[in-house]
Amino acid sequence: MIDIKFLRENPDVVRASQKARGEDVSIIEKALAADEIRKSALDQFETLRAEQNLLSKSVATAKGEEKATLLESAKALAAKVKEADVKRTQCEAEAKAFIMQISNVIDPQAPIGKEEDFVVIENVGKPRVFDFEPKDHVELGKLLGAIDTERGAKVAGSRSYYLTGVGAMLEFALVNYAITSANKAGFTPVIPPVLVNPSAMEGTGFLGQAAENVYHLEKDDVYLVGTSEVPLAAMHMDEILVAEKLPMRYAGYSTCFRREAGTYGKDTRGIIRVHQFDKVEMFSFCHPDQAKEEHLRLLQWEKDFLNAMEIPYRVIDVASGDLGSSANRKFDIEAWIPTQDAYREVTSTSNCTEFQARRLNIRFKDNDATKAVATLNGTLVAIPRMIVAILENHQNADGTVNIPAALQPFLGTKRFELV
RNA sequence: GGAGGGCUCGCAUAGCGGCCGAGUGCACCGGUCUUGAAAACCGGCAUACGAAAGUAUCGUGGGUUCAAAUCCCACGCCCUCCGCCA
Repeated sequence: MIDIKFLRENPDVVRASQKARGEDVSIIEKALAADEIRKSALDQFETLRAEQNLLSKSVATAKGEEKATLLESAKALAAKVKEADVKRTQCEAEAKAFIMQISNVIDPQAPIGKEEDFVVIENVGKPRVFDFEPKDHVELGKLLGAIDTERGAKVAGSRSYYLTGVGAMLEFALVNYAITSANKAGFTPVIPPVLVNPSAMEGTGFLGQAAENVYHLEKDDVYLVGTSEVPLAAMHMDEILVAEKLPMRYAGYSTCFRREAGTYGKDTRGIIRVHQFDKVEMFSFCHPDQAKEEHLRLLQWEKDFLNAMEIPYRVIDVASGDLGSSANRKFDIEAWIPTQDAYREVTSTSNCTEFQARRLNIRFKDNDATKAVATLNGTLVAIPRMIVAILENHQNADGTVNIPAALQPFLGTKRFELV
């Protein structure tokens, strides 16, 4: 949710932001108009209410005939108050509905444009040149006894898979390495709930445009989270954080569930795009003035991870049209996937400034004022895509796979052998 | 799933339908006193919107009433017991 005051004072900035995102610009006039109506309805209600409170008090002390007369006018006033109250509630809901549709104001440094208009910030490492025909991760997964997509489909449908043997071991190693390094860096490790209530889902902004991608269990009215960003962000919902403790950093490990509606043709092979996967997510609550620096720090931790995995990658500055509605800037890291001859997204970090915290009502005391904190999130490791990157980049001609040095202590071996 | 009990300002509690935005104790902050501290004493101490007046908030939502922390209903959460269960 954007700051209504900011909107009132800087409608042009918000308008430009909406335009850059390719989103509805007219919503701004609607929101402002609705807000005016809201204010006057509120004012009317409050004036009437004040009158009623006063009158009610005089009823209490009045006696006999006087009381009867007062009661009569009080009754009439009560009806008017009720009417004004209904109207106020209505106007508030309408104003809020418009305001909620406005996305976060983009960072002026974010590239303007559509999905393909991202800017490459840097390339790290060089795509490996193979002196043999590299196999894709599905084939390697079979040879190593690591990934079984066929049985996954049999048991759970498309976009499902089993990680078996070294595949499962690799997940544990990745999670271990990620959590251990995050813990060292000062993150509090968290295993959050993945089944959350509507207010958590709503507050984090996943019931907007992203709604069709979340699983909803109707019978119990709970949602399966698509990322631990949801329970991590909602963790401090309705709280006032201690300023001295900021930034508060959490590393959440959880399973993520995604319906992947509308992606029928995309990435149907392998485990690049699946309905369920595990992920270690970084989440930070910080002072709004610190958000930009914090964002770069999250990016650095992501890079550190990729470097440790010895995988070539590039960092992109995501274009305005491809930002989530809560983010004002987003950096993606794309790992080189040899058999696709392309860089593919493996991690992503977003600066949500105060946008998400405002919705979730997460604040801190800044001197005397109570203000919304800034929230930021970033992937440390999303398991399946990392497995894809590792298997494909570190494969040998015979289908065995070399294990990056950083993971060796967790696996007790230097190479995955054929089964 | 069944039967009870409870949800009030950081914590613990008080609260008669109007005098309750709400008392008390503890904690906390400022001061007096003290060489310093403790104790004692004095003062302060919820949030949001608003320039202010004011309005709203006693788990949440509805209802009754001129008037609701207080009465009624629904829901949520916590606790105890029974059943089931990793």
